[in-house]
Amino acid sequence: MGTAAAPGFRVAYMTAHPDRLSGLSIRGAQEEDPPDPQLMRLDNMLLAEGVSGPEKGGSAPASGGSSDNSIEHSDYRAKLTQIRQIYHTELEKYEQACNEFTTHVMNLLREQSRTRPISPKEIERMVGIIHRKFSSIQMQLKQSTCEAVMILRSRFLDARRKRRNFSKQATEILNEYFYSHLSNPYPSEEAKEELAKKCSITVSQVSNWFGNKRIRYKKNIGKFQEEANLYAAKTAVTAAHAVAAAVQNNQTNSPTTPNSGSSGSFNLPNSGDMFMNMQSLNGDSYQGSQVGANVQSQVDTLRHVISQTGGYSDALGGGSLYSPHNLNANGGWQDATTPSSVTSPTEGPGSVHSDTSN
DNA sequence: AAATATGATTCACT
DNA sequence: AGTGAATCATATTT
Repeated sequence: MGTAAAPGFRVAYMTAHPDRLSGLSIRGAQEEDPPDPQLMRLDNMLLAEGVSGPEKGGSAPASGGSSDNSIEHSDYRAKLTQIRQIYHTELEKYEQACNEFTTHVMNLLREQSRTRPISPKEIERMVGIIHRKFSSIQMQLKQSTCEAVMILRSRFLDARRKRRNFSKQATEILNEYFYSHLSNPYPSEEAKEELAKKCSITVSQVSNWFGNKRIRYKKNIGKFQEEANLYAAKTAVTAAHAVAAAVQNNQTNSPTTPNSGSSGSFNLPNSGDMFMNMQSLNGDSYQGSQVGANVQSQVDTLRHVISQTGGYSDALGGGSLYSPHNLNANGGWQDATTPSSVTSPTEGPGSVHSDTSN
């Protein structure tokens, strides 16, 4: 019973409270049906996993869909059938033994009944005891089977165990988005879908990627500098293009954004440094009402490049490390509640009070 | 083989 | 629900 269960899988099925209720009336139960929720759960699980269900039918047991796991799934099912075989044979064995033992005891009692009177109640009681014993054994069997199935599941169904790196292309796309939205790298649901589509991965994978990226980027920005510069430079050209276009004809037509061809729809709820970016770029009042979001997405990369050229070439702030973006020391992006504003050393005198009039 | 990178999961928090 | 942090388990690099 060692069952050093595979890590990362918690057995929620058996919380080990065998039986504390003593007032059980066993007479009705002729096979095995004490109203024990524990056993019910085990049974349910075994059924759900296709262990105790019908013989290996054609179709997969449950979870409609999920047809993509093909090769590895067969391996999984092979082991599952193995478990099921063991389970069934054991179960049968127990049942048989139970019956044999019961008849044996009955015979003994009958034999004794010649010498002394034995009430039928007594017989019934004996049978009940025997059945209880054996059903507890069955329960153990079911429990260990459940464990085996769980281990098997964790072995095969845990996606961590068959991790594959995304394609180079996919990471390109994701990184492009990340570094061009560095001031607010939280893609909306739609954006996630878009990215997922482009990268041919799922939306949750996109979410995972951004979650990992965010925290790892924040963890040590230094390691990601190169990458950031790379992607910033990569998109700088197009960004400059777009921004220039937007500034030039700030009245007619829409800024043809290269990426995200269709509807832009990256809504930026509150980008605190947006105004500053705008100002530093445009110099004067520019109301990016309609182009706001699109331009903003580019501004990040532009700013990165700008701050880089500014900070790198002549060590503006003394320290070579420039804090690339508004990651305030305390937390980071997430809705900087602290009104301490953006403390970016690279940008000289802050005091940016853009025209508050909308 | 050790170190690092990376995708996924879990848990707590909000 | 969505996220940050810690962690796991595998891939890749060194």
